[in-house]
Parts: sequence; structure tokens; C-alpha cells
Amino acid sequence: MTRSTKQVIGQFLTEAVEEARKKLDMDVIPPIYFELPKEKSHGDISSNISFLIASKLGIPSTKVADTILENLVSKIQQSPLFNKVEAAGGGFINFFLNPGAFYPVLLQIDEEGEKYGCSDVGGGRKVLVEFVSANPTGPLHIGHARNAAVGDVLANILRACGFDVNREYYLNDVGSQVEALGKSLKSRYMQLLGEREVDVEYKGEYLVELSRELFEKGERQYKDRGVEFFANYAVKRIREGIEKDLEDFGVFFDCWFSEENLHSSGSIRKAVSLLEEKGLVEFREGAKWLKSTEFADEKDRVVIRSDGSPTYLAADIAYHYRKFNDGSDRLINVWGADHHGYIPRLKAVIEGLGFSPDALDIVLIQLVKLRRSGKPVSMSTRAGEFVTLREVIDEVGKDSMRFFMLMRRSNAQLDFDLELAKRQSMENPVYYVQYAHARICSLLSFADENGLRLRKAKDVQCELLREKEELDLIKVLSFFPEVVEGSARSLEPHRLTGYLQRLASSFHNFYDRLRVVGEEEEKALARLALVKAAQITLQNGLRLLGISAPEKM
RNA sequence: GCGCCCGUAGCUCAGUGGAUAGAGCGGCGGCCUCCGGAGCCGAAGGCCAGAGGUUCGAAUCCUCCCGGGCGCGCCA
Repeated sequence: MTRSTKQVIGQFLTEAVEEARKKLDMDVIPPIYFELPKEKSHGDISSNISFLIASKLGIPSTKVADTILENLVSKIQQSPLFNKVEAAGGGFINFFLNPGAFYPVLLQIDEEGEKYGCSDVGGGRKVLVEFVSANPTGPLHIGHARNAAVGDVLANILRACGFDVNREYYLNDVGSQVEALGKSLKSRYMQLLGEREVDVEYKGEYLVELSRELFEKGERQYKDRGVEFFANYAVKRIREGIEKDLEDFGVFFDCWFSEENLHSSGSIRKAVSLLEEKGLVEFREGAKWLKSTEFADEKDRVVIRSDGSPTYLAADIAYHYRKFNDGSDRLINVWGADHHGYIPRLKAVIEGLGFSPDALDIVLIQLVKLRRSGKPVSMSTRAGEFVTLREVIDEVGKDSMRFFMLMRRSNAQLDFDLELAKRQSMENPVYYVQYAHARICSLLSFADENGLRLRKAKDVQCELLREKEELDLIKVLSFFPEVVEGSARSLEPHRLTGYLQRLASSFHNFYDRLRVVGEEEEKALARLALVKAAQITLQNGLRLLGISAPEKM
């Protein structure tokens, strides 16, 4: 049903409850909200308001329901939207709608087109989504892929809901890891020049390739260059690789923010002294500590080491200060779940800086347990034997991989067997959804070839759509905006993949039982308009997921 | 030891405090003279890890407990 239909129901029920309130001698009404019954016999939409009132007043819920119903029936009868309303299940109030209540959604989809599903609940508020942010010390692996997919789709969804979204990658291009990377590359390079083997911390094949690259460029000429040179070279080249991998995965950023920039610009000193001025920093044991225990953290944290250098947290203070100062109203950080222990101190930082800790949401991405033919595969960057994002894209394809990564709650671990994904690729849910779209395209062109010209939904006799498959499909189509909104509110993109499977299922069902071409013309045209609406909705959903909607497969 | 996440069908997982807990895969049985069979339909499969509690109502919230994963640095 469309938003306006829901508003009418809400208004009727509110009025009826208000009248019941007087009769039952109650002062305040609990908030009224609706739910969609799972069971068809429970109507199209229902309310549990009677239970809430009953428990407040200590009277039977059936009595409350009856009282509300008395006032409701007359209103219902005046409106063509309703078939009937009843009290059932000990107090639920169930509304049964006429098919006519659902048809307006077809007009809405037709009018809104690719905007169907969008809303303005975000009110133009500025949101910064920071995701992936993998250290540039090696190629992205499968775990980063999940982070990338979730962050990207969250950003898409929030944008569709009227937020002003920016996507950002925080590049940790300084520090001990980068130094170790430089040392490792230098060792590889020296090996090529015939030096004896030394300890290499990053053992991946990619560094061997980079060293060859350097050798081909200048043979022995980098022999006397310092570790910093090799570190810079490695970071630059690895970052380019990461960028390319993400591009092929359909993920783009508005900004790649360099940690080095925070160090060289003096932002870190500034941010730390701001906290000092607020009395939130303490000098102790030769170091500067953030008194994060004054907020919700379990212990204080070092921000400036005894050697005077800033910690990672110090950089994060400056980084998040900048995020807010650049005008973001809200921050979303997508992190690997192994960083969850870091949340309280970052929230403390934000509170210390004078912002609300609620303005930061952290979406944790649980581990992807990768298997190859059932055998666990290590994913440590340093072990040098991991399965990269690149390999998996090449193996199972971007669309399939994105869908897979988005099918489960980010909060739960994900089992991903490469052989299985390959073997089952033809039965992968993404194909099921895409197939529905391809089928529609094929059907639309077949209809056109047979002289059936697609009409605007408003010029079609919707009331001819009375079969249960048709009504079911229309109803599912009508949920789409709420699903998008719900995903945005809960920051759970997996709801969208679930919805698209449901939508595809409804369409396949419709398609299998009913025909379009060959029916009496007006009915065929009405069905054609319905099919078109399904196509638009599938396209919109797939677009949000960053997955293609192929016309042929 | 302390903290966070997860335990739901044989497997992988959905499930805003609501009514008879769902889907896909696997297995079983059906459906192509027909717009794409990468599809559709049907049956089977469950003590929602376990025990208490809150509630008119709990897979969902609270406490405890058992299993699995991950964290508890002047690393990043």
C-alpha cells in the first residue's frame, strides 16, 4: 500500500482509539504503530494497540479491542479502501483492504521511475561513511571485500534516503607497519642484486613483483636508497592496486584521506592540545594520557609517547575532529569486528572533543571464514598466503560476490567456500534475481513485437488485476520504500538482498501461472504495466546493491 | 580473568516483543504444444544450545550456564 493509504488507516485508528479512551476513562494513549501480519487470514495490516491499553488499565484486551472496533466500523464503511476490519487473536485489530487500495502503488512506481524507493527522511544531513581503510601494506583480501560491499551499499542506501553522503578511505600510510613494509621491499630488491637473504616481514608475492619492477626500472640504482624510499614506493604502488581492485568491485570513494597529512600539517598536535585545554590530558610516566575513563572507557590511553611521538589514537583524534569540522552531522565507520575493543575510546574522544558520541555509528563486520574445498584458508596479511579480493572477483564475478557478501547480517560470521560458490554459481541467489529481470526484459520486447504497446499505469485498467499472484506481486512492490528506509535506519544492507529475492520469487510465481501476451487486450495491458513496475523496482534495488541488471543472461 | 559477537531445519542463514518460527541449498514427488525450465508447485525436515526470570504475549528483553569466534599495547 502507498504511504497515503497507510496514513488513512492510521488516522482512522487514532480517532477510534481516542473515542475509546473517553469511554474507558484513560488519560494518555500509548503510541500506535502497525505491523504486517505473516498470516494472510490476519489481514493486510494490523495493530496491537488493544494489548497496550489493556495492560495499562488492567482490563481484558478483548474488551478494549471491541470498544475500539465499535468506533472503527462506521469509518471503514465510508472508505472504498477497506473490505473489513475485525478483532482477533485476543485483541489484535486486523484491517482487510480491497485490491483497489494497492493499485495506486503502480502509478507511483510509474511516475517516480528510478526514484521509486527514495525518500527524504535524511533531510539533507551530511553523513561521512568511512570504510575499507585497509593498511596499504598488501592487496585487499576477502575480509576487506565484505567491508567494501557493506560500506558501499550503506552509502547508496543513505543517499537514496536523502542524506548527503561522502565516502572516505582512511589511508594509514605512516607508522611502524609502513616502515616494516619498506624494509621488506628493500630486502627483496637486494636479493635480486644477489645479496644474501634477510628477514622479510611481509612475505607476499606482491613485494617480489614490486622489487622486480624497481629492478627493471633502474637495475642497481636504488641500492643505496633508504628504507623510506622503498616504503613510499611500496605504499604508492599498493594503493594503486587497491584502488583498481575496488574499482573493479564497483566501489568508489570521494576522498582518500592520508594519515600522513595529519602528521605533517600539525593537525595532531592541535587536536591533542585542544583536549589538553579541556583538562582531558594528563602527563604521567613520561607520556601524555587521554583521560578517557572520564567517559565510558575502561582505562586511560596514551596519546603522546614518552619519546614524543603521537600514537595511532592521537591521529584518530585529529582525524575525527576533522570529520566533524568538515561539516558532517553524522559519522559511520565500517570496521572489522576485531577492532571492537577500540570503540569505547573513540567514543570517548568524540565526547571529549565536544561532540555527541551518538553522532558516530560503528558497523562491525564479522569475519569471513574462507574455505577452499572445505579447508580453511589463512587470511593473515603477513603470512603472505591469503586469497585476495582480486582472485575471488576473477573466480566468481563481481555481481555474485557482492550479493554473497551482502546476504547476511554484518554482525554474524560468514562462511564462504570458493569451490562451493563456483560450483553453485548457476544457482546462486543473485542469478535468481537477475534472471527475473532478464525474463521481464524478454517479455516486454516479446509483447512489443506482438503489437502490445506499453501504456502508462494511469491509462491502464488496474482493477483487472485480481488474481492472487498479481495482488501478491503488487503488495511486494509496495514494500520496497519501507525496506530501503529500514535498511538505512538499522544500517543493515542485507535486508535489501532478502527483499529482492522475495520480489523475484513473486514475479517468477506470477510469470509461471499467468500470461500476458495472448490475454484479452485490456487485461494484457494491465499486466504489462505490472511487469514494468516489477522491472523498475528490481532495477532500483539492484542499483542500490551495485549489481547489474542484465537484459539477457 | 574481563569485554564484544554468534548458537534457529541435514548444510548456509533470515526472522522491527505479537497470532500456526521462514528462505535457499541438499534429498523426495510432480509441472515444458505455452511470453526464457537459470523457472514453478507439493510433501518432508524444529524442544529456536540449555536453565531461570520480566510480559497479556519471548527465537527476540534480563540473569545464569554451555559451546564457537574475536578482542583486552607507549602496535596500527
